[in-house]
Amino acid sequence: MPELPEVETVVRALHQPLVGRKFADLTTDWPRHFAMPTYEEARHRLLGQAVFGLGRRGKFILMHLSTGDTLIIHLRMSGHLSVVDSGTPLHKHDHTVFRLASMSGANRLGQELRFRDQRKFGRIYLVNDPEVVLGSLGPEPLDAGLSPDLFHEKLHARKRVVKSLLLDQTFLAGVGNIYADEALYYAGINPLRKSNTLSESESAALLTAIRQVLQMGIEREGASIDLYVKPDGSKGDMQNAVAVYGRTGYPCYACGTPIERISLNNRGTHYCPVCQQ
DNA sequence: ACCGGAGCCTGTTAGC
DNA sequence: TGCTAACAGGCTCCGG
Repeated sequence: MPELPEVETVVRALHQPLVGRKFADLTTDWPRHFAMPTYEEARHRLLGQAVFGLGRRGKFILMHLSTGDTLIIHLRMSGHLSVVDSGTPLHKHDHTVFRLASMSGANRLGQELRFRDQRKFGRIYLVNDPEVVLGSLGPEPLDAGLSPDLFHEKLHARKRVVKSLLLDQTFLAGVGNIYADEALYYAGINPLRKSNTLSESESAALLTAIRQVLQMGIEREGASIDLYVKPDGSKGDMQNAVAVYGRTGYPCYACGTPIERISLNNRGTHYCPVCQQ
């Protein structure tokens, strides 16, 4: 499931094939991909606009357009983006297709950006003010502006189960189920702890661990655990470096105790009952 | 403020 | 073997 490192990997991969390109058409067989505005409005508004930059905020992919609009895509559970030649056979779950204008010269004729989405949870926004979509997001975990002191304060301002907080995008943007479990493991913190009970050193350790696992995820180009693959179709490598996620019953690498799995917020939560207190 | 549950989806897997 | 039911999970909305 795409989280910050997976989304970052996608953004980096799409930069080269998309920047400088202009949208020539937009088609969909799943109009509900379009959260804001409707598909019809988005199509009219998008045609002719060029991409001049790509970015990421939390798990959202941002495409900065020539008119000042921003095309925003959220992959949710199963979204996949790739730029391919128009002749490439459509995949069963390619639901929304952005045709790119042909460019003079080179082999950049007849390409399109395809949004594949098996579970149809993905969402597309086309807005002038990105804050309408991104305004409620918490800070970027890799932003140096988020200091250990500030993070500790934020944790103590709430009295929630710490893992639930990490998954709350209004608290911190970009962490999902896999990286939350991994970070709590490396910080030695039980996922059920209340956020306001963490000591200063535990908060600092948690922030450090979050940054380390996200950085590792980016370096390894994402975790191909469920449906995620890179835009070119190849797998990431982070699934080979997880310590607890999906390792239910297998020994903890530190102490040998079997990793436990519990359900929290209807989501699998993996942890070492000995190392994480 | 916080929590739990339903709903959105479909492919996979467990169970009979 | 062939069927159905349960399950997974990011996010939003609703009720308590």
